[in-house]
Amino acid sequence: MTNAANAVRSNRCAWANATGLVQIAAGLAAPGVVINFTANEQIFGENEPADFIYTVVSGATRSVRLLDDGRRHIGAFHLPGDVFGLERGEAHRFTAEAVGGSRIGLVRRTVLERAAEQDSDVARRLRSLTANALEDLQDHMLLLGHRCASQRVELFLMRLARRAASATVDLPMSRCDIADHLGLTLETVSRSLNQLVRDRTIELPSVRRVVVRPARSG
Amino acid sequence: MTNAANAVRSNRCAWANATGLVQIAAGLAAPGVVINFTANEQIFGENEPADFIYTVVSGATRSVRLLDDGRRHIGAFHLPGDVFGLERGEAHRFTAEAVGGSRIGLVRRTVLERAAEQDSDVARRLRSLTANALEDLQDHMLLLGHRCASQRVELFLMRLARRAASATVDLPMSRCDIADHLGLTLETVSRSLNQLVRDRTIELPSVRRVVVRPARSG
DNA sequence: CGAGCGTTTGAACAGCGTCAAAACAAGTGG
DNA sequence: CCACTTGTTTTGACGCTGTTCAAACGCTCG
Repeated sequence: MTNAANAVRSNRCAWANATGLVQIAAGLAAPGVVINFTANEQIFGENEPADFIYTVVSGATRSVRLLDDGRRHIGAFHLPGDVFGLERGEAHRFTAEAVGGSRIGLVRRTVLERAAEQDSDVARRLRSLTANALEDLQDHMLLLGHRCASQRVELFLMRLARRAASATVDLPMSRCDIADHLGLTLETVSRSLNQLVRDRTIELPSVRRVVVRPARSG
Repeated sequence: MTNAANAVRSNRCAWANATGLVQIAAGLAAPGVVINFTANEQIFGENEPADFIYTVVSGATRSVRLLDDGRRHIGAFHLPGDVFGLERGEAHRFTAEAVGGSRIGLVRRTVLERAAEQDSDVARRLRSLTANALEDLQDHMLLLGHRCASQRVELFLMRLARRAASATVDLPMSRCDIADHLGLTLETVSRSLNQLVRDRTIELPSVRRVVVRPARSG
């Protein structure tokens, strides 16, 4: 795949900026490959063999599950630097799709596992990675179980803002994506967003751009 | 603590039956200590230093978070063989309490970490433990985000039944505990349970005992 | 027996989902 | 440049599910 090889060569700085898997892979001889995905393109499917570990170089991805009744559940979004597709068993438990156009890095799972076996530092980073994911899920669980619609949306935006280290956030995902992640409908997400604007908790300069107001104290 | 020492001596078979941490600890020189807790007694508190790893020998525990508005969130229940209190950082992110009277095993965190550093097999088991927890949380997230009340209760009971490898389950926890775990109110849990009885999905021989009907096919 | 706790049940209410339509943005072709 | 298409977002009206508040019931233990 010449495309992927070109992507690697032309994108050194993205590799350097990314965290997590990239840093782990950087300690290995095999730095992996970068592939371009277009919007909504599938990266891997549920139940497919989990031979690779993935990292977001640029863009964003979503981990999706289709429910029996046709509804869609988004377990998580992955932003640049995030690692995904790290499974315990042999198969993926989610479908992964690109939210918008995205560059995704790949590392062979066996390579990573062998490295973890030999280098306790790689092993520790790997553990830290899953422990991090665990804590994120715990927080998200609390949100889903015990927060009303507008709080879910607000907390979601605040998490994105903290992640971006900026009050201004460009949303890569649609209202529908957000809804399926927060356990709401897209209509409720839209209403909640505009409610937050009325409350002066956020600003909405354009449909996909949000400015999170600093927690007002006074 | 003579109590704990007695507990260890008088309870060898519980140790042998338990999985996870116990098996990990069994490979070490220090098998840890077992302590008895009474119903609703606190095992450790949120934000307290996480110096120990815990395992349920008998009974059950819950991982609790108190919300700012006074409501309570139960992140997980832990049954015999389960490991809990395994944190990434220095402090616990949940309060842990005994649901009923429980025997809890302790292992020093530093001991476990040193063992993982040296023995890649212990490290792998540790990774498998957190990966397992991760998958459980992913399933629970789907439940909280995309299931109605009666489905949440039904799935919760089915998980318990599978765990017990028996259609009959003795619930260690109250309706309120279940509610705070499923993101419902205790009234809704009660109504859902009786709805499931009317649907002949479960039987309720006594308040704390449930018989899960096998998935009816026909 | 009565006290206290957990559970069940009922009735009124509110928040969110559903359905439907309008507003809006972005791209296409005339 | 405008008309048209397509997909996303917003807005409105209504109904249902789950919450809230309240009371009754059933345990267990003193």
